[in-house]
Amino acid sequence: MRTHAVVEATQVDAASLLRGAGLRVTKPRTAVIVALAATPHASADDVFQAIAIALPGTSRQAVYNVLGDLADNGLAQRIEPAGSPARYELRVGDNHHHIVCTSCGAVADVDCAVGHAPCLTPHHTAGFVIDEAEVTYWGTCADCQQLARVPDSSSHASAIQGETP
Amino acid sequence: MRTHAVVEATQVDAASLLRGAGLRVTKPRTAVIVALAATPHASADDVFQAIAIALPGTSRQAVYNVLGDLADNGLAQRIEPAGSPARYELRVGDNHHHIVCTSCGAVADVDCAVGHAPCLTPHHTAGFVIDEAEVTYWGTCADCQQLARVPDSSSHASAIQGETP
DNA sequence: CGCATTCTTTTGACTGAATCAAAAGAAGGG
DNA sequence: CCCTTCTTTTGATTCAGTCAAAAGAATGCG
Ligand SMILES: [Mn+2]
Ligand SMILES: [Mn+2]
Ligand SMILES: [Zn+2]
Ligand SMILES: [Zn+2]
Repeated sequence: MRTHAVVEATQVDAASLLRGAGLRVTKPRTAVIVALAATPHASADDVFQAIAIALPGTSRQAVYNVLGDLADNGLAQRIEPAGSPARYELRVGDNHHHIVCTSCGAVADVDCAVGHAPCLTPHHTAGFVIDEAEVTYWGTCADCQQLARVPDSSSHASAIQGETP
Repeated sequence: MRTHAVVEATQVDAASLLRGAGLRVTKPRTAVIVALAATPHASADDVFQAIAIALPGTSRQAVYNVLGDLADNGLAQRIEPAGSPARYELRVGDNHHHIVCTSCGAVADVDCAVGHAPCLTPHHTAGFVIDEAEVTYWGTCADCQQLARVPDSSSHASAIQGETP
């Protein structure tokens, strides 16, 4: 993997994503997209911290604005697992679902169990017209299973990433 | 329906529910249980307001305490739909799901699509051990469909209840 | 019943996450 | 290069909930 090429490609991609959605290309927006590409399911604060390195001085409010704009324009998706601040990802439009670790909050992707949105149809809709079915699985991530086995030490570092190998 | 009998039965029931869980029987707890029985999917604030009538002077903190205690002891379930404060209900242990109106926030119950928890099994669990599958349907409630048809007036009264007929 | 222990509730301060609004700054079209 | 419009910054503010100490009530027991 040519890391440099990957990063550069990502930035180019960010610009065209933004333009494609009719949004101006700005440094905070590019930086947020790059950060989300590197770390799916990041919270606003995670993004803020990631960006502090690449683009110091960026305000927290700018991160909220950008994330909101991305979500409003279909460039990012927001998920809000119970007990966690909102998290964002660039993977949109494929109706995938999430597993959340009840122990450390780690989030991983789960491909849709059935097919396409809404991927589940309840029998009784109580008069509602359904647009979407959101599935959240709750469980224990591999790291926390490990920690439970070795009844040891302090809380481990936060695991925001998806795709636990 | 003998309203008086129903209410009384509910209060009696509240006391035995509490005792059964090893919790002391107090007025705030009884009142919260009665309120939840009358209004499933109520928020802490909804409960606070409902109780203000039956038991004036009850603190907001007491409502939070009671709801937390009920949830911790399996007497109530907490759901946290995105964009809404937590909601509570006495219907526990049957792994049912929810439809939330994206327009007004109304919540209704949906029986589990498959059977018992976890009612859905993803193919790839990314190393997680799954305890539970939570399904949230998003859509438009009957009232809001109606309002959309008649492109009229102001926002309608809040609909907290489940079971839109 | 009356008392002691333990659990609850009240009060009031405080936090995290997010939003609002006004002023300053940058992007992009001409 | 400049003007308009959109973004970002700054700082205040809200909402939902938590924390902690002191006061009050429920249960168990003599
Ligand atoms: Mn995802
Ligand atoms: Mn329910
Ligand atoms: Zn974990
Ligand atoms: Zn509605």
